[in-house]
Formats: sequence, C-alpha cells, structure tokens
Amino acid sequence: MDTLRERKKQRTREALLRTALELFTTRGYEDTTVDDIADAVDVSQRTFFRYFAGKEEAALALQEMTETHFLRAVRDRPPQEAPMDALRLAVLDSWDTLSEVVESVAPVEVFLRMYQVIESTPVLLAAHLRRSLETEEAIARVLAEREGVDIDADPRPRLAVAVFGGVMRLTERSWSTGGDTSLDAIRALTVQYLEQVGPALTGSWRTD
Amino acid sequence: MDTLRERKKQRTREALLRTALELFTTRGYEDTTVDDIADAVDVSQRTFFRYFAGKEEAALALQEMTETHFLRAVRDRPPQEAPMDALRLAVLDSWDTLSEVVESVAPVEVFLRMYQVIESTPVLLAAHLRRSLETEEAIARVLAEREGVDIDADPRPRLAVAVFGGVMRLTERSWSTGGDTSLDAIRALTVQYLEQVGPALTGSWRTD
DNA sequence: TTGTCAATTGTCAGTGACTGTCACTAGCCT
DNA sequence: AGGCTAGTGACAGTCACTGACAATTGACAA
Repeated sequence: MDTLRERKKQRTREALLRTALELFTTRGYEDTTVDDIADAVDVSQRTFFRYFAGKEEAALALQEMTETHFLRAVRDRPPQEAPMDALRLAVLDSWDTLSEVVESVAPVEVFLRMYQVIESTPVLLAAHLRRSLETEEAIARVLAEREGVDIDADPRPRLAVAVFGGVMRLTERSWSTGGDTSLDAIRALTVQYLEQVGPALTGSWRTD
Repeated sequence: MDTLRERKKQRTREALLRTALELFTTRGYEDTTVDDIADAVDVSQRTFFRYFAGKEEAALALQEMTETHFLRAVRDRPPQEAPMDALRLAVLDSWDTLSEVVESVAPVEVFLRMYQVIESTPVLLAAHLRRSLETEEAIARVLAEREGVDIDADPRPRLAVAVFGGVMRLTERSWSTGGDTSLDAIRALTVQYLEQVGPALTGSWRTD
C-alpha cells in the first residue's frame, strides 16, 4: 500500500464508500442509484462494481467491519470464561471500542444512521440478516474450539450462538426503532436483554 | 369464488406457482427467469407480476403458507401452557399436519426441495430470514396476549420468540444440509435441538 | 529515460427483474 | 343486447449487474 497505484485505489474505494453512505443516509437506499454514486465520485458505473460486488455490499460495509470486530473480540476472550459469558463480554467490549474501528471510514453517526436505513429497507435488512448468519457460523467455530468440542457432532456451539444472535437481532431492532439512538443506548439494551433471556424462557410470565 | 372470472384467476395463479416451483427445484432459482415461467404458462411476463410481487414471492409461497400454519398452531394452544411449551408443541404439531396444508398446491417433496433451494440461494435465504422476522413479531404478539403482558413494556415475549426463532433457523439449516431430508428428520431435529438449548446456555461445555 | 508489461479504467452492448401506461378483450350485470 | 369493469398483452423505460474490448496509466527493468 505504498505504491501510487495502491494509494489511488484506496482513495477511490474510500470516496465511493463515503459517498454511498452519505447518499444512503440522506436520500435513502432505494432512491440512490449506483449511477448517482459513481457520478458523484466521477468514475464510471463499471468502476463502482469493480470495488463492490453490489449496492448492498457498499451499504453494509460498516456493519461488516463491526461484525469482524466483534468476532475478533470473541477470539480475544480469556479461555476460562464460559461460552455465554465470553459472548456477552465480547459484545459489550465491541460496542465500547466501536468508534475506533468505524472512524477510519466515517463518523460513528453515519454508522448509527445506516443501521436505521438497514432496518427500514427490506432488501437491506434481508441481506444483513443473511450476513449475520455467516458471522454466527464463524463465532460458533471459535466457541467450539475454545471448549474443545466437535462443532459437527455437538450442537451446543451453534445453538448458543443462534440464541445469542437472536437476542442481538432483537436488540438492534428495538434500538433502531426506539428514541435514543446513541451507542450508550444500544449498550444498555444489550445488557438488559441478555439479563432477561433466562426469565423469558422459564415457566409462565404471569404475575397473578 | 364461484364466478368464472375468479375460477380463471385461481387457475392462472396456481399454474404460475406450480410451474415456478417446478422450475426452481429442477433448474435452480437463478437459472429460471420470470419469462421462462410466464412462457411455460403461456401468459405475459406482466401477468406474472400481477400475481406475485416478485420472483421471490413465488419461491417463498409455500414457506409462507407453513409459517401461517405455524402461527395458527400457536394461537390454538391451550392458554395454560407456558410460553416455551406452547411454542415447542405448536411447531411439532405444525410439522405433523404440514402435508395437509401444502398438498393443496404441490406435493410435500416440492416443499422440502424448495427448502434446500432457499438454503443454497443467498438472495432467497436472505428474503426468507426477513420474512421469518415478521412471523416472529406476530407470534410474539400472540404470546404477549396469552400471558397478559404488554409487548412494548415487557421484552420477554419478543425475547422468547427470538430465541426460539434462532433455534428453528438452526434446525432448518442442519436439516437441509444433512442427509435425511424427510419430514420425520426435521421433526426429530426440532426435538433434539430444543432439548439442548438449556445445556448450551449454561456454564462450560467441557467434560474434563 | 525509455520501452515494456500489467493493472485500472471507460465504453458499449446486453440480460433480467420490475413498473407505468394504454388499448383491448372477455366475463358480469341489468 | 349493451354498457361497465376486471384482467390481460404489448410496449417502453428504469435500474442493478456482467462480459468484452480498447485505452490509459503506473511499475519496473534495461
């Protein structure tokens, strides 16, 4: 990345991504065409598709980064922690250090606003959910290795991650539809929801 | 539904759907164009889009039916059952009575093969996951009402359903990638996975 | 410095999903 | 029988995306 060519490429990619996110968060995803993005950066449409597999990939680029970040956080957890504890502490740690990861591309607010765009754009939400599945699979493998179990023989790794993923998905949803769209808010929701998993699964909820 | 017009419409829709499923399961989803389907039924492409919002909707029509079926099964559970018990018994009941629902449109094998197509086609899987979210929301509302809690104040209904949904998603996945693609197999997997949720969430998995 | 090679880009043509419009046809109803 | 309306086909257009080829431009050695 020190040759002129590579720096140029880097700059083009960043320009495309930043412009795309800018347009998506202001004008909306569906109302932004790939041509709009390419024109704004002054490259051909074809070039956009050389950098991104599709419009979706650009829209989800930040989320991709944070999921990778989360995966790394899980890997870095001390091995003596129980699986669910490791997951919980890894997410919380991820939220706390998220800015550092995201800021290299765009301000955190853009990341946060993109979340709302995703949640309110059916095709984006769909794509996001599918990608989350892939992340979950990777995490399940990490957990399986930590605990020394065979991921194909023992369903617990994938099961734990699926449950955890379900809770996180719900967290994202209620954060993005709620009033407070700050990082602190999503952190607090995470804690709150994870605490409630146990109660939600056991017996009746009736208080009478 | 007894005028000639309506019978004709019904027939056109069924022909389109059956043909679409036939082509998707033999040739594959991506290798089937809407024109292929329309031509095979001898209607214009425009007509296809008058019956289905898109290619995806046709591909997921059977799954839509079974999800509605499942939702109904949840509603029909005796109210004294604990939420998670109601969900578990409702899915199992759904699998058992699935044929009746599906057979009106296509043989159950088509339904089962479509599941594999969905699981192996990224854009379909994505769309399927998103629709599942909508079903989950509906189920959460049913549970909340059963238990007499406020769905917006108490996170437990959505939480329970999210966890349950995560497990079901995993069940679908491992069924569709596994060897036995029968209804019995998916039923057995459902039972097995639900039993393992508890163990997966608690403490360490190490046996040493 | 220059010439060669390889990477990057633009242009163009094409496909496939989907939408709006409008005229036409065919059941429906009196 | 004749008017009304739902359903259809034909057509044109948009947008995401792809393959192919030619033009450009940086890299690197002679």
